[in-house]
Amino acid sequence: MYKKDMPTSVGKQRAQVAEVFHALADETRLEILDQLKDGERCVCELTDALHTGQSRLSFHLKVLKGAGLILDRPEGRWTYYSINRETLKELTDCVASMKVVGRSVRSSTRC
Amino acid sequence: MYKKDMPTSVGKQRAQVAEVFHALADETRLEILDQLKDGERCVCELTDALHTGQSRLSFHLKVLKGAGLILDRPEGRWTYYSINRETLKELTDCVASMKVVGRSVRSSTRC
DNA sequence: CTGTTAAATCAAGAAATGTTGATCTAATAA
DNA sequence: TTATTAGATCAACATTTCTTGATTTAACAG
Repeated sequence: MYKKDMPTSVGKQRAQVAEVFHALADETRLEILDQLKDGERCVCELTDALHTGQSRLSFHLKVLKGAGLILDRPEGRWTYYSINRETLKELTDCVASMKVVGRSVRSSTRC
Repeated sequence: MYKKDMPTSVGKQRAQVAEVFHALADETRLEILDQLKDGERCVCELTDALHTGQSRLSFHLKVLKGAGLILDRPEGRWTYYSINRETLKELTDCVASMKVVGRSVRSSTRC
């Protein structure tokens, strides 16, 4: 049965969506994703490319990973990061669902 | 002529993109957008729907407007807010452009 | 005019985020 | 074993963002 409003699950969903958007709301993290566009990269390659400290980068990678936007593949001493296509697909659907349904009809009568 | 890296313009673009994502990185603001999906709403309608204070809502509306995600239409004593389809379209393109180009090929040789 | 109302703005405090350098851990090389 | 190195984590501090209640502005209504 369909429910008009299910606070918990809807809330959880919204929190997750907000987490993904938050991960994208930072120039450094957008640059990281840009670097990962043409294949996986290890942290040292990214520090070189972004001209930044290892600790700082590690922090941002953690945020992106927490949001599910990137995947890590540890290999010996190194860790390779890559874009998580699945989350990006979900994000596309999410943005699509934000689009106005009707024609911005003034349905309000309250004011 | 195409330039590999144009720090200023690319940086500006990235800052704007980050601003839009930041505006979306909040549950309250996502809920506002959800309310606006089926047409424009004035602030008092939104305060009722979200069960929150006027000042708080005004703050979030300003963030959304600053990012270009919503438009306002003042009419007498009231202000009607609506979704800005254009920014949403740009956002779709932006997310699409994040997608991996190749097949996540391991092109790195540095590590 | 005076009173009321919608909504923006402000100021102060609280909470969340980001930065930096230091430390820790695990893998590897000598 | 000891020394290195990649990368995660921690602690302290700085910065940003959010919340709250009070104030302000402008549009009406009486």
